[in-house]
Amino acid sequence: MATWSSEALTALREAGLRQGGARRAVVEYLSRQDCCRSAQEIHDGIVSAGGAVGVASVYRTLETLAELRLVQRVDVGDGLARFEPAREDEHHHHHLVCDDCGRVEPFTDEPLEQALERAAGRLGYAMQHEVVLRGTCGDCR
Amino acid sequence: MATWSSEALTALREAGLRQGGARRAVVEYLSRQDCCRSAQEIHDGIVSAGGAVGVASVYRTLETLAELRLVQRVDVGDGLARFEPAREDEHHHHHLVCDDCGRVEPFTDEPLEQALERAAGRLGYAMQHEVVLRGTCGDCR
DNA sequence: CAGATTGTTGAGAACCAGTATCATCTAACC
DNA sequence: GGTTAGATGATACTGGTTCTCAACAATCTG
Repeated sequence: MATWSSEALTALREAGLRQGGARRAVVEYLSRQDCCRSAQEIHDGIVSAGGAVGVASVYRTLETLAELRLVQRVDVGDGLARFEPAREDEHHHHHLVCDDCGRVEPFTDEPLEQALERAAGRLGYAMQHEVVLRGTCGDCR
Repeated sequence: MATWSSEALTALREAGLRQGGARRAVVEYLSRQDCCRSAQEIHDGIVSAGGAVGVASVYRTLETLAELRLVQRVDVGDGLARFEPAREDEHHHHHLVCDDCGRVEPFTDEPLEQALERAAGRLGYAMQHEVVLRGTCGDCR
């Protein structure tokens, strides 16, 4: 079983795309994250690690990866676009957002997942889905 | 059983807020919608119907209404904030987003709703939730 | 391996949804 | 009707995201 990063790089090649420094850097950075990151965080993370990528390339790469279904776009309503690797099954999760501090954390719930599968099937619609639960996190309570 | 608009206006008054032209126009416009609308759409809708509201007032009113839990903010990941009346039970729904044309349409699914309730309870977390399913809509297929 | 080709990259400008400012207006209270 | 604090709207501003374009480099070819 290949890692997500090698899988992503292979998929890029198969799509007829080249592997420039920016794409490699973004894929490598994302593969080390366990939950979603904003484009700025990704950019800063790469730069502060000694990399040299432009913001534009980060956005372009994320868009490309999203089109290939290699990353999942996550929107929690704070005006930032976040992205995370679209891994198979075991890493699949959804998000809790704290209305007070804005913190985003992942959660999983198997029954919910099954209900989603069935709903999507019934509607003949979705391959990707996103669930956002809002409330007050432990720290803020 | 009161309509959503009169309910919303009452809630505004009870919160010690006045009912200016802008607030009334936004509430009235929203009450006639069956699914979410962006702030721009709301503004344009009111203006093209002969109303005279500033964009700033639309945003301010939406924020106020959201704080009072009278409107639900919906984020489908296209960089626009959408809003819809937060009605009780029967009108509660989630959203399907077409990856091709970007169209947003509502759907309901009772089993999914129950799974959400249980998941939220287990996590001790959420009062509000939002589900977005992505795929290709009938027209684009 | 050098050279050609063409997709990729990065800096900076442009764009645009959303927010802040502030002078004017008006809803609510007397 | 007069007063006053909250509401409104035109406009300037902010910051995330996208566009532009010249320089660059991944891949292919000979």
